[in-house]
Amino acid sequence: MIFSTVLDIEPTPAPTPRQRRHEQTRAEILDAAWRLAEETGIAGLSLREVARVVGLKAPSLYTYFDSKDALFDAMFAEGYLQLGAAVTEWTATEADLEPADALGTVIGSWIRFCQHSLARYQIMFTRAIPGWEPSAEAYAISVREYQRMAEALAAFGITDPGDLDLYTAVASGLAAQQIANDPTGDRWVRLAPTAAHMLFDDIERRKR
Amino acid sequence: MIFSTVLDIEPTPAPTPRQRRHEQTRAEILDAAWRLAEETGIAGLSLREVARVVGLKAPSLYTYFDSKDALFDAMFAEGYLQLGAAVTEWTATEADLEPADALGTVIGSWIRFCQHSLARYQIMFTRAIPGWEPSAEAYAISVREYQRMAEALAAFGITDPGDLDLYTAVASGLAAQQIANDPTGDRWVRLAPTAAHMLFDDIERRKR
DNA sequence: GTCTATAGAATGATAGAC
DNA sequence: GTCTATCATTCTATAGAC
Repeated sequence: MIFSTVLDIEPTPAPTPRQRRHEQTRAEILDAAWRLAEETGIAGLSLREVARVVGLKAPSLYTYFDSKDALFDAMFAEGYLQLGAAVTEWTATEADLEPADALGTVIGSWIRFCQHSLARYQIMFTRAIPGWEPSAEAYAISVREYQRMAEALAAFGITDPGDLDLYTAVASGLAAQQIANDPTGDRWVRLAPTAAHMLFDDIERRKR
Repeated sequence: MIFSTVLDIEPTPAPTPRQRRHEQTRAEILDAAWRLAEETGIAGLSLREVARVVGLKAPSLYTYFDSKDALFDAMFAEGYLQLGAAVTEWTATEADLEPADALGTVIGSWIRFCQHSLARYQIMFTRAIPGWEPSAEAYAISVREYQRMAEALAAFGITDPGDLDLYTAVASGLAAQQIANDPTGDRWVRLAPTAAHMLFDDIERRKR
């Protein structure tokens, strides 16, 4: 899925071949940026390197992105759109489970989502890039996708703001530990069911 | 407390005045580095800026640190030594509380510790510096201080490795959310007692 | 759209005088 | 120990030819 068409709200007119090529190159640049950021960390990303991987010279990137910050912006937004798509998928596949067990699979999937790309995790959830923060437009996308996730959690009885904060802390903490201390393993993924039951039971108990 | 004397294992001979001045300047450099990293993020730290704050020129820093990485190493080790000292303090002041309540104060203090310095948090717990990782010596200090923390948690019945991993996930998750989303407030600090009881009760229940 | 050339700035680090 | 001078590199970004 191509970033800038996703952002369009008005019905898009059929793209010309020129526009198609433009979007495709843009997508290739983004893809190269993700792969490089995976190796160097998001803060170590270099436009020259991105250009080299795509087979362009650095100045040519400016045809597709106004600045390095704009590239970061596109990556940030893309990460949150991927999260939204993943949440939709998770909540569709928990049909016949007990709520606490279903929450366990959601948390496990969440950890895997974070683990899948260190660069994506860094740009979405940490402040790893000195001097950069998302633009208002990109930030709005993150807020929207967060809300979507919050709505999905309501199905598990997690509606109280404090409970939501507790949930995000537990889920993000599991992911952070997994990434920092066992980046290729499942040491904290395995704890997802236990954590889910612990959270679920505690919330239920406090409701009574 | 001055860093390099802490690292000495052999009984230290009385320092000459020259050595004292050297250690003092070294400490001033570290202090300046912390303050600057607080503003720019640890990854944005610049040796020229550090030198400027201390009142030296950049090359003079190399009398006190062999390289920028060595400065990072000293900051990393200092952070873990501060954590060790803080843990000792926390565990000494929980005398007359119920275990679950005492655990709540420990978690709250932990979040405050992380919140107190973003730079310290970044260098200790995230991989925010592209291309840098702690030396073997500095890493050994972090392992030792972690073990000290693990021993302190045994007093709360947290001894099972999985329970320890769950604890670190919850505690670090609360801190991460606090820093990322409410850096100057207490939105997740307030959840520390709830989280502590949730953890404590769950661990106790699973033991039976 | 892509390129070469380059501006302009910052960085970590070293050589060598004092 | 501290300095000046400088190296060598890297970086984002722009100007302008093609």
